[in-house]
Amino acid sequence: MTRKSEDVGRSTIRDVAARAGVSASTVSRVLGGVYPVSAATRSRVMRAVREMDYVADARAKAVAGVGTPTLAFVLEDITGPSFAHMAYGVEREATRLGHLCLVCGTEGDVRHELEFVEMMRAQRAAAVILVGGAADTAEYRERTRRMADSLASAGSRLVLCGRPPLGPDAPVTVIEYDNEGGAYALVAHVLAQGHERVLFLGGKPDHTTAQGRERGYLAAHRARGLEPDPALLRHGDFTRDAGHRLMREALKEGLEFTAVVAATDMVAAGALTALHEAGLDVPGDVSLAGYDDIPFARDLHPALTTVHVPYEELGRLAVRTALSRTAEAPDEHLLLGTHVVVRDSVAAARP
Amino acid sequence: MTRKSEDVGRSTIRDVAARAGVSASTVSRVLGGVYPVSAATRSRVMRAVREMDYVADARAKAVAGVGTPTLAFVLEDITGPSFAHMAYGVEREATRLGHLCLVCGTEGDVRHELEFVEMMRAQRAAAVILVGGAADTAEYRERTRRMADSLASAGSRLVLCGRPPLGPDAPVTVIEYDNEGGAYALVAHVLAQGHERVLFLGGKPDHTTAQGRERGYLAAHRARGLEPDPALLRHGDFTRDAGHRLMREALKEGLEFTAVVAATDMVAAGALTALHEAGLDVPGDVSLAGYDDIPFARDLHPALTTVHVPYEELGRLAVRTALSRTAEAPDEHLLLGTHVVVRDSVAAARP
DNA sequence: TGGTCATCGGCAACCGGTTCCCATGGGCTG
DNA sequence: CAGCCCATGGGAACCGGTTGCCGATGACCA
Repeated sequence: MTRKSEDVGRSTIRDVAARAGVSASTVSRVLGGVYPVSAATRSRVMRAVREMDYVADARAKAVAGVGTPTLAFVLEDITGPSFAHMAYGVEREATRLGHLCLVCGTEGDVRHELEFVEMMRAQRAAAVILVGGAADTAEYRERTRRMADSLASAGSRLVLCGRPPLGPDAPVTVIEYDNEGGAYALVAHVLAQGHERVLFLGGKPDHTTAQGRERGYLAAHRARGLEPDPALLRHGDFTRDAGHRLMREALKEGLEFTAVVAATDMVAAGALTALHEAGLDVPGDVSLAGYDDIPFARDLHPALTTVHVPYEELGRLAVRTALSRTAEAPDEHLLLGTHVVVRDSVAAARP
Repeated sequence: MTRKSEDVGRSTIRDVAARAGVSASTVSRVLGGVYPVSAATRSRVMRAVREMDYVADARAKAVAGVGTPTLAFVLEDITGPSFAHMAYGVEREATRLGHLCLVCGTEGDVRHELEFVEMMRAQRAAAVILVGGAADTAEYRERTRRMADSLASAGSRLVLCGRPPLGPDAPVTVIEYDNEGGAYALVAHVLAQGHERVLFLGGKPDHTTAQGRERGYLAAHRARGLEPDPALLRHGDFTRDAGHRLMREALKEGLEFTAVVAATDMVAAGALTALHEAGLDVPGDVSLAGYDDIPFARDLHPALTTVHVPYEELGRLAVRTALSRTAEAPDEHLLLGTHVVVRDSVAAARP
């Protein structure tokens, strides 16, 4: 009744040893599997283990140096389709490589991010993966740099996934995808259809993801000798609601354009609804394109022309490169390619 | 050079103590915060901590009984919008209550699920939340029952979230949402528009989620004195592709119907695209309704009439009830309500 | 029958923390 | 000035495991 081990049912290796009539070391060795133990002893121990439904405490094993490694994953909001796919890739690859996977949503709050990274340092996580663009300020670089150093000094590794890279000598693994190139190809496709006034919609203006896509937008124009009207760049954030609101405002103001390139498919979805609400036909009256190729892009009406980003692969690569990195190997910096997916939402401009 | 603590930079509390010229206990107490320590000693210790960038090993703390509690979250695929929202709720609430949040995707494989639960038992997770419907077989009940017992004996708790409940005396917390009631209300709404042949589309036939929704479909018919044609029930799974395929097949076979109720919004999205491809107008020719109210439902064209399920709240409740449960409190079983969201995809049947 | 050796299992140290218990010393009071 | 008390910090046991090292036991062979 008062026996400690009976209280919660949580039994220790010594309880098992007592029941099997052996020492704790023997139990450990039976469970470990490699050390030679006689068949009789082994079966006595296994019986006790089964009867008590014993499982060794993973934290204690970790302290002793034989724990399950852990990997952490930080993002703003797991609800966004593209981030969810990255999360999927990360989680799959982590468990494939025998790692546990911790998640944290920051809601965009830098303090949460710092706190969580500190916790992961304490947890001795093998790697911490930071996901999603950010404003590339001096403060960002310094802060992130500090995280990288402190993680490195605790033996774990910082991975930036779709996030602005730091200076050349920071102990960081960076995996990016080509925002500028994708946007360039997409906008070139739109311009090739004869559109001349193309609205660029959404995305936080200081966010590197949006900036890269915007650069591609501008570069594609300039490659055709066009200089886009600054009034055609409209910033907000990456949500469906921002797309909806921005598009309504643009229509209300009577802004002239024949095509819209949205910063993300989510933004495009909101914009599409706003266009429909205004009685406009897509792509008859206005062409529309997105970015990310989220699964739903196919089911919008018309099916959305967009840029495919290999989000799942991005996540998988992030964990693979982070974990395979040896102490001597150089810090990696990968840039994944993207490609345009042509569907039905972009048509030739009317003469 | 050969000093152990210099090797990786991972410094222990004794290293800090040595540098500060105090004992390990004192460092522990300074960091702990409550025990009285003189200002001079404290600042010496804090300095050493800062200089070495020391963080106490969380696993060791856990072994000593003062660790950060952990909570685990198991789902089939984090990519689905509704599960992603639940995951969001779980993660938010977990970190709000100071818990770490472990994630595992099973890809529907029961063995992965079992393995992961075993790991969580070893990790001494405070709770393990199993998400998503399942086939309610005897094998399911026995297997889940065993998980519940073994988790309980290790001091943690099993939570079933949108999953078939077990017998009355299993040590389990169950949080469900009302599939039957929601489907009843939705189908009643469709029938009230004058539709008589309503196609029910998608959902694994032995899956309790689909079954509940199907029961609602049938009950709503019977409440109006109708007995639906069995040919109007078409099973598949919960994906967009299933919706697309099933709808195409139904159209190709020339099946007669004037409205479609899909098992989920994802299925509805696929079905909608198939209807559009067939040149049919929604809701002019065919009415369509979904289930789940995922964010994208608004941006389909026409905007999808559907049933709102409070997924995020479901996740939050799951962790809250699981963690607040005391040893004496009875096992809880919550059933959350749902409500129909009327948008534009259901119209009156043509006479 | 006795010696040698491989096999097997226990003791104790260790992983990195926390905390109980006690010794010391300084300040305050009588 | 002596005595008492309390603030402070150290030593050691403990959390629940693993593992190096060594001794005992039994088998096998000469």
